[in-house]
Amino acid sequence: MLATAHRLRRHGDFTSAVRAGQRAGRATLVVHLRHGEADAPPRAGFVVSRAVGGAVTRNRVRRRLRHLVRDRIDQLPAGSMLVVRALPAAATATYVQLAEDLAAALRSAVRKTEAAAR
RNA sequence: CGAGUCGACCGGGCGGCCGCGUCGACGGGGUGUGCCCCGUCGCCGAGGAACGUCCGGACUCCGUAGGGCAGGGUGGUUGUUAACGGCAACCCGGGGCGACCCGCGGGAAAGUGCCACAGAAAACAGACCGCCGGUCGGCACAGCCGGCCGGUAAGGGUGAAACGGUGGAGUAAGAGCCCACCAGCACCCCGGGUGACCGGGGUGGCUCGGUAAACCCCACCCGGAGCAAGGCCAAGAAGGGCCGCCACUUCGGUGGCGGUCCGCGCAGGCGCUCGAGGGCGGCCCGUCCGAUGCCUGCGGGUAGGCCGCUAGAGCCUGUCGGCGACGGCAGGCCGAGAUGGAUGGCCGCCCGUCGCGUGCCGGCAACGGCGCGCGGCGACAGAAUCCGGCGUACAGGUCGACUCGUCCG
RNA sequence: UCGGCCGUGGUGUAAUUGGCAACACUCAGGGCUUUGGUCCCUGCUUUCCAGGUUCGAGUCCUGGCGGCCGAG
Repeated sequence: MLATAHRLRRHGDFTSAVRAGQRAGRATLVVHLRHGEADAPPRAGFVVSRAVGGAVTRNRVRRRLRHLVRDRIDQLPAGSMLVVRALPAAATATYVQLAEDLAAALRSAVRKTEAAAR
């Protein structure tokens, strides 16, 4: 589990991040990134639906994503809200594939967010 | 050695780097003195099915749970258990040479319904083709054919199923009409068993279809809801939450209208023991609650945290009782409690197994054994209040008991 | 946690108390037509699966599998 300060914990946080944030997709996942208060720490949450697989598969996907996000959480702008949504392809993807997709999607989302802020 | 039956169990191991959760200790910081945050260390941290949610309970609330009807469930017997639709042993029926396996296994002489097609007839009696007797008529007259009346149910064919079976006696033809044996039914007696039931004997009518996973009858059981149960605290007298529609929008939202929800407020009405109203899953009886109440209308909240929350019908070992399920006693152990949801991520080695290549050994050969290298695969599946079962999914493996067949001693 | 509904040709639906699995559209093949359309003929089913009751099961019973919906 991520530290409480780095987690999205309310349903409203998820919906606002997904609706208002910049979206960037890859084969295995989609990320939503939204700017927030500058003095708050960056926060992240995960969405892994039943379409991905059974409980065991969903747990594995979420744990891998969590470990990947943990290494990158400090590189995110302060106060940003991140939601990582797993797609069905994530069930069969390797750890390396997931890492590449997440890094690429995050780069794209950050670029869009900075462009929108200007 | 081969084929098979039953039961019990395991369900990857070791290590490295980086992480997470509960609890405890220590240190630091904050504070409303309840506690909270950060760091370090330590203990523990998914399953045999955690699954499906098919039963049964614990627990909590509602508040009485009384009777009848209705409804639902169970269905051999005796046990076992907190309880069960589970389990054990036994009985009965069926299958297997056998170890053993399978069975929603009460009642069809309480009643009702149904049994398509075929067939004369499908449930209680009857008679289509037949067989036999009488009578009438016809003819080519020891006889044959047809009509009518009567007797009969042996033979025929249909069907899943046809009113006991075989043989004899008997008759005009026949028939449990009678006889012998057999099958089966009811009742009685004796013996065994707690019982389901089993064994033996006798009597009787002579024979009785199936279906209750059709209605139904009988016996027994069932109050309702479920941890989002439920409890405590905080916030809140504010135009709030949710849903739908419309308008505007920088697409994030904002505004309007309507509906709905609610410990509250306002107004009106009813009522305060001659009682409004309500509860008892549905109906009736009956019974209980009830005045800080109830009904209607208008205005109109909250939904955040903590507890419940993990020590229990608990697990292991030994021993005693019991065929067994299980129970008694003694000793020891503590084994997850998350809340957008921890129990992990990456890598290496080993192990098992399969494939390919290769070396050695055996063999004429197919091939087998041992070793090395590379590669693939290693299942089903993730706690959400807890427990006892059932059902279902599952790579591979271990142990024990037993049966049958073959060979050797 | 609790409750409800459904599963039949490729698709959408029928099938009285248990008794011949039916209809429409689509698709494939053939015929008709110069070609296409129309029309005609033929074909396409383990009634989700496995057991059971029954002479006989899409229907009744039991257990699974899959899908959909609802409540707090």
